[in-house]
Amino acid sequence: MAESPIYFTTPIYYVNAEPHLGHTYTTVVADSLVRFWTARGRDAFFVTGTDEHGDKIAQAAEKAGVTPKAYADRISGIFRSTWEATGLQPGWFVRTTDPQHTAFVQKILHEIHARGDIYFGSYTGLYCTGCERFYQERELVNGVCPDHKTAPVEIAEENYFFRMGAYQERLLALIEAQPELISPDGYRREVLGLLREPIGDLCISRPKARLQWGIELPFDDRYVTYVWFDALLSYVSALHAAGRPELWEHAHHLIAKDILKPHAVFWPTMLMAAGLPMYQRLHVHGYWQMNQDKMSKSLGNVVRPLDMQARYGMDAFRYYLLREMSFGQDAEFSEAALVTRLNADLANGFGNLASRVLAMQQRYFQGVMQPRAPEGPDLPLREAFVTARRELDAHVSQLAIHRGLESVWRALDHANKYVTDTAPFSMAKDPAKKPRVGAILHELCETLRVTSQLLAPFLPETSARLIALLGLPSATLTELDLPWGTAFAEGHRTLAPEPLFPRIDVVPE
RNA sequence: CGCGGGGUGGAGCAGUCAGGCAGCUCGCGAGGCUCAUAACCUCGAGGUCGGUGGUUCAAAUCCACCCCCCGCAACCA
Repeated sequence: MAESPIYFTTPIYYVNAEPHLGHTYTTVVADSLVRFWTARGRDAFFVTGTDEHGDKIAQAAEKAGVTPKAYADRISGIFRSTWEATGLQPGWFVRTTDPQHTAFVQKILHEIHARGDIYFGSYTGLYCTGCERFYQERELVNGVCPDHKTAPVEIAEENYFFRMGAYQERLLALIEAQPELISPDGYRREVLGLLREPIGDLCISRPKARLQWGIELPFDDRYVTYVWFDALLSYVSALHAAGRPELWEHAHHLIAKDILKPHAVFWPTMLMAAGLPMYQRLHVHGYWQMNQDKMSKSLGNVVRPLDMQARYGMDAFRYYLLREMSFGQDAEFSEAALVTRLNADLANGFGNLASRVLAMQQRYFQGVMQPRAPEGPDLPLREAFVTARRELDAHVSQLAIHRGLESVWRALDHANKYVTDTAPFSMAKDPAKKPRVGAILHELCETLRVTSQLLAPFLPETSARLIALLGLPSATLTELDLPWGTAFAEGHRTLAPEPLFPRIDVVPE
């Protein structure tokens, strides 16, 4: 392929919580984009995984009476099995406790240290002995620790620091020279704002006296590294583990806005210090806002992907997430809105079209495909799908997946209108018009086939089912990009319809 | 002047970067069709695109100022 490979990452998820809506959204986007580019003939790959070190995990494990490793194994396993069960297919699942990752982090730390960009210094802060952690001024409630209600003491601690500030000018110049590096543009401006102030250096260690659950510094065994040097490097280490190190220079990171700073400031300066190529793009999305009233009743305010899958089907859940959120903006999550989308777009718009077409094909021709004879409205129908494909590609390339889906649905609307306008169900009563009826249904079967292919990255299960109902091999979905009108050989048979998306008539509370 | 996001018919939103008849879903009213998942199609009511001023042949879109709402501010996507 002429086009370069493309490598997507989700954040690696912290194992202090089980998979929720936010994790699922980013992972669904990554999965869909990989399927999309793969379908366009591009070498596409995505990595997700779990971030397992640190204070909170050590504490949670202690509370649960297990070792940190055992605790992390359990939650990490839940992430992995959840993605597997929901059909999200990362090319690699990285864990920060993987020996390969640990070794990679130590190698990079060693190199940066040897180059003089990591130094030993003193850190002064407000420390709560109960929590065994430092507090920021603003985190305190009336000057005391919110947990222990005691005043923290100011202590100095010796630690290692990364000379992040030394790379500030280079980073600023980079972002100004490559406006597309961080998108949407609002987040780029936010980063430029951050860079107007001195960014300072970054504390990257914790003494083992306070924290053992981490990766030991290769140059001082009294310390472990803390958070970002560990987590961010997983984006690269995962590729080494997966045997695809060459993909690094094609990296596109998908993140939510809360971790913008680490990804837009810490990470690029770390890459510069490590002498690694810069990532291609940082794509920042917004939050799903919850309406507490609605969610708290049935779900305890947590949206679990497996629950959504069980209740509505994974494709409907995927569709809702992709269609409802404008990437970069916040969106509101509600099951009522999900049901509306499911009924209006999936059941009535798409599913019903498949039902009526396959039913007529069955009723009038026992499923046997009739020859085409394009005339009048047939050409505009095909054009509608050509346009849909062009718009879908343009929008998805810019991560405007919601607009891409909207384009496909415009074509589906056209197809439903085509059925009404050409009225094959009326003509079928006149034997002389049977050939035209067959030709119309042939065009409509093509719309279903093309729709399956266009939507396969976003609705993989449904697309596969529809291709099967059309009597086509599953390879059609991914490998055969056939010109319109050539997919169905003479004598081809389609199957009887079955609902792709049952309507949901009970609106959730 | 901390940073960012938002304010578009009854509800929820897209469209703003690359200015050109104001679009989608739901809801409401009327009609059509009967192949289909009580689905589909047509027509209609409903908006001075938060406000004011400016640029332009042309502004929801660009510029300036103002009003209101919401997040964030070192580890929840």
